[in-house]
Amino acid sequence: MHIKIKYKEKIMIEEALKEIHRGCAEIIDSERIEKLLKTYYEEGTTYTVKAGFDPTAPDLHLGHTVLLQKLATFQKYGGRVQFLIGSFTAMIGDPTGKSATRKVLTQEEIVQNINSYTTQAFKVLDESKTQIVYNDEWLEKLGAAGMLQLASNLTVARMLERDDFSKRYSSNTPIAVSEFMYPLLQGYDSVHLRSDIEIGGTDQKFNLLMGRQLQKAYEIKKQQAVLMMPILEGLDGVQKMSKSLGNYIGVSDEPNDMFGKVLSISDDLMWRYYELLSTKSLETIATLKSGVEDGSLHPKKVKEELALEITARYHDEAAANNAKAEFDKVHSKSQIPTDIAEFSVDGDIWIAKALVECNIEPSTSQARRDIKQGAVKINQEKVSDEQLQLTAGEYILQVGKRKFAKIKVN
RNA sequence: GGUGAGAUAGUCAAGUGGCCAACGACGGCAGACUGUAAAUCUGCUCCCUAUGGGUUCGCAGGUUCGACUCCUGCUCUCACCA
Repeated sequence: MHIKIKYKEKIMIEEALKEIHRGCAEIIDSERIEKLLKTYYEEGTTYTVKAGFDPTAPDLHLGHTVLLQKLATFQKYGGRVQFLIGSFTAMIGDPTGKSATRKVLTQEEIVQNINSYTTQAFKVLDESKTQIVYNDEWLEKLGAAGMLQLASNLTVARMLERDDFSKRYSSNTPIAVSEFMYPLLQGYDSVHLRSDIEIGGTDQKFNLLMGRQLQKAYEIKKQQAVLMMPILEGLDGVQKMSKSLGNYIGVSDEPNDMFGKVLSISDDLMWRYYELLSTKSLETIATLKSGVEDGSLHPKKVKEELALEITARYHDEAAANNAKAEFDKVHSKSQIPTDIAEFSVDGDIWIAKALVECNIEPSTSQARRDIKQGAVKINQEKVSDEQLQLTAGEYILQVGKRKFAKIKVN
């Protein structure tokens, strides 16, 4: 009997480790993680997993959820998440990956961002196993003396080893001294929270390791394990997913958009998304991949499945299926979408003006060019006359494949 | 503080008195081919009912028939020196 339980534990730990390792870029001190899992399964003791979020932008996208999903995995295997909001550090601005000093946020902006942040995060995380913490709570109290003590743990030389700093330094891009403090403060968070594990993107490596170093320096008798996730590429497949680059899928995107965006990624990128975003097992994914390779599975089908999964996660099953049906209707059968924005105007209107009026063209100049190129359709019929006047009636206007509007001319 | 270099469309980057709404590259949009994939080919990419007009090349003035190009001042960025 006793042996049987032992055996079961072992299986569980193995399974957990496998899930935890999935998609990871690098793990430092994975022995520690294994030990934590072992104590959890043997004694039921939970452990803490810290992840920091910089409330600089109010919207989460799938790039962020890579991290969140990993946190959720830990929650499944005994982890308690410390969802750290960098309310204090946001005032400095994380220098990571930035070629210039970052803009500092106001208190108001931060508070606003935090609210929308957490509601979105709980679409992935288990709320009952998550503790939201704000680092101004303890960093505020640190004071000048504490700050100096903290700073004594780091040499300038070591700081400059950091890739982004050294690049900026050698290219004479300014580095604010306060930016040097950022990794220290982030590391101090780990001291204060006594985190067992911290996870973050690969670009956070330096900061994450700082946590380990400081935990040692402050003698809290443990050093956090560090798990790094790769940075998710955006829709273009090259640059990292980010709002400012416009290549993102937002957690709060409408189902139709979300579905369509996933389907627009390249086949190569699809596997990346599968690995980092899907909850399908790695075996299943491997099967899909070989199916595509030997031609027994159509890549579009496989992509659709991914799109359904993701859309259903942030909305629900029904919405996802609707999105798919809608997509097929518009693109495969080239029919008109169900929901189109409606506009109405009084009196006859020139086609180019009408397109601008409906917000599907930015200017009449652009509208004319598109008409010339045959990109504009009225009621599914290509428009060839750029002087066309719309007289009373209802029309479905279309530009390219994606932009639709309904206009009513009175 | 001193000296020098620079600021051109979404980004990079040509243009150094008229041929400039401004070469080129990237990005973006559209068309063909497709699976709203990739690759490829083609066109477009400041605004205006347009074979024309208007507003643009850091900002403000000036010289000139004419300025992105020359002059003056200002703002900002970078480099070297201190």
